[in-house]
Amino acid sequence: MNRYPHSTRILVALDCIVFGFDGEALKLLLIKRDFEPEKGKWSLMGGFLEAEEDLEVAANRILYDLTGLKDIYFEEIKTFGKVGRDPVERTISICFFALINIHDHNQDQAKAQNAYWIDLKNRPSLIFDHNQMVDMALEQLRYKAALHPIGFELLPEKFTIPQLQKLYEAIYDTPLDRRNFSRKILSTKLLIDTGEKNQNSTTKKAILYQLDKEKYQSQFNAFHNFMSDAMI
Amino acid sequence: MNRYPHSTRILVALDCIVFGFDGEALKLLLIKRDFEPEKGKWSLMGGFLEAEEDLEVAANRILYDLTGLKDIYFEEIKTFGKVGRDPVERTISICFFALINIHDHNQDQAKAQNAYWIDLKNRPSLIFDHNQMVDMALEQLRYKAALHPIGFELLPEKFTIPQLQKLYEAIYDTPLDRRNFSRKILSTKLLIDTGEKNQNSTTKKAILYQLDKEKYQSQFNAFHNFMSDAMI
DNA sequence: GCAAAAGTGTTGGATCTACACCCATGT
DNA sequence: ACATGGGTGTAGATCCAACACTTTTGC
Repeated sequence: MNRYPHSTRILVALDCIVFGFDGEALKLLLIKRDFEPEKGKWSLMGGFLEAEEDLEVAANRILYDLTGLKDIYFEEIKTFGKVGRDPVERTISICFFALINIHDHNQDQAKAQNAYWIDLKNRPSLIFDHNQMVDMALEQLRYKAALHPIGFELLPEKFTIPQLQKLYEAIYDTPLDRRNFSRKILSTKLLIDTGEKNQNSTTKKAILYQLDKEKYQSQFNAFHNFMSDAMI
Repeated sequence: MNRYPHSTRILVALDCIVFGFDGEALKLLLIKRDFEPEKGKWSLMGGFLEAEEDLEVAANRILYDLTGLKDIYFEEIKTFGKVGRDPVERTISICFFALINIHDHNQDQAKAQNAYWIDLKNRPSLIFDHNQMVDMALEQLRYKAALHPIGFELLPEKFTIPQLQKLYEAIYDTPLDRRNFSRKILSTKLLIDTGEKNQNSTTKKAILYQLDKEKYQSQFNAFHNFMSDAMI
């Protein structure tokens, strides 16, 4: 079984920062722990890598248990491996963030995990090194969203440009010029006009767009310029 | 000892892609294995995370064993965790890349590890998933070097702009315009004119610059534009 | 008709690219 | 003097930021 006999086997955890957007503020899906250790405190959703499980599979499993969703956008941030980071036992944690449409996920599944959407700005202190993980996740999200069309993952299938702008304003916590933002987004040619309008508006109804999935795939790694230099 | 009783402990390796630059081509420091498994084949330098060792410490240890250098620039790429990736035993590998000045390192130490500098373009096939790791490392290097002043790590303390240009041309495998490159680099104000000139030139001697370490630190995360869009 | 939100146009400044010319050095 | 490589300048195009006006809708 142990064929590298002189090496130590270590617990491998995965911890996930799930971002959501409710139209106004950026939110995190956090767990109010009703289990040990640190019962009663807040933490990220996580789990252990199993013996016969691919890493990607484990990440998907954890996200599915939390949200009931499959094929979620997620991205590895880094692996946390300080010796004392988990006081119970030496554990390294592969940390990643996920972006979901806040209205899409399975509320029952979240409730079963004791998970709640918490405003990023009012988040409670988390256990272990999870605060640091959230900080890095936000940094990474800001970095990535400034250059790549990643924000759409947080919105419903059909969305308006003003909604997208509010999202970017929430991510970077800064106001943006409506006209320049719109031009910038449309110049990417990533959006298709659905012909429909947003009916939930009391004033002028905005155009509903959807992603051009093909262009999205092919242009994903090209550099865009969604956020000149406001970030980090 | 095992206080999360129902979870599996797994071997955690670190594998490192060491990039170097000899003035002409980008090189990798690769190991000709004289140990099992896969004795006689080429691989990356790696090692196992020890029970009481921080992850960063382990990365530094592995780099030190290979090069004799401390405080090397390195960056995590991602963790590889497919079940069968190491045929001997389930092992996840935290993969990172490092940038060193090729003339700085301790040759004896490298020789003791059976390590050789191999031209990136002519690299042999590597064991396990190490080829994939190198591919990702190069991708990451290209990505990062286009936006952040990371290339300097591959050059000696004092260097000329033409040398830096050759480095960028090697990284992106593309020719660059001398005049625009020079202007772009100088506009960052990251370089200090040492007043000296490169004596190893048979024609006009180029100005030797060195990094303004303070500006380098403070501007590191700002976006530069070293490579418009040639990358990836 | 008015307030609130959404769509679109313009302009000046900055930046980028594609060029050409001059200087320093060793032969 | 000439070949080679290094330093710098310029012009046109493109991109970006800052700004104003018009349209749609519900009251």
